[in-house]
Amino acid sequence: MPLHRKFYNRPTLTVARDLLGKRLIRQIDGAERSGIIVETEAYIGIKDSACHAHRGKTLRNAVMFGPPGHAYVYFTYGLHYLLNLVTEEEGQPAAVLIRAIEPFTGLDEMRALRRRHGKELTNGPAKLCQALSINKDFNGWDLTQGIHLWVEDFQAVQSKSILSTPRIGIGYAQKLDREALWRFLIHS
DNA sequence: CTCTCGATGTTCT
DNA sequence: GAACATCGAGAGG
Repeated sequence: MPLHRKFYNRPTLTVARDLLGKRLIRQIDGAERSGIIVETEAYIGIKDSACHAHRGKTLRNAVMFGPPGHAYVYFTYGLHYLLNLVTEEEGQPAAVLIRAIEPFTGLDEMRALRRRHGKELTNGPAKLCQALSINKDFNGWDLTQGIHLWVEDFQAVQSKSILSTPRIGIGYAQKLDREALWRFLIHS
């Protein structure tokens, strides 16, 4: 069962923490590839200078302004797709970036697509998109339908085992936003 | 292992 | 024209 829209319609930091331990699933022609979410980052609204919504609504970031429970997928560095899950009520632009998953099913297909193995399959935001064949066609995709791409409950993660740090790759943001502890990982 | 650097195309100034 | 929520190859230790 896919997570309900109510799961996403909450404060982004709460959703980012709660997504740890959930299972991200990609189904294509009956074949399933999935992984357990182990690293996330929160991007919260127009006041967050690291968030794409900081400079207002554009064609690229419009999905973040829409209802929660949809995918915000964008293309960057001329090479890579990144997957975000839209949070908070419609009109509040915010999302959680999925930075890493632990491969769970469909490993053979992931290895073939990535031309890598082991940790290198899905330990980065662009790597997991490649392993799960997520591209810009999924921008705006409704994750609550339970088809093609969705998230399911899997295992509870104790707050004790969650580590938080500053976000990665946002050197362009203001100091306060650069230092915010809005990256969450499962402490191995 | 660490560090540096180039790739590549869309978006925004 | 610059910047970019990254990755992987290659060089060096």
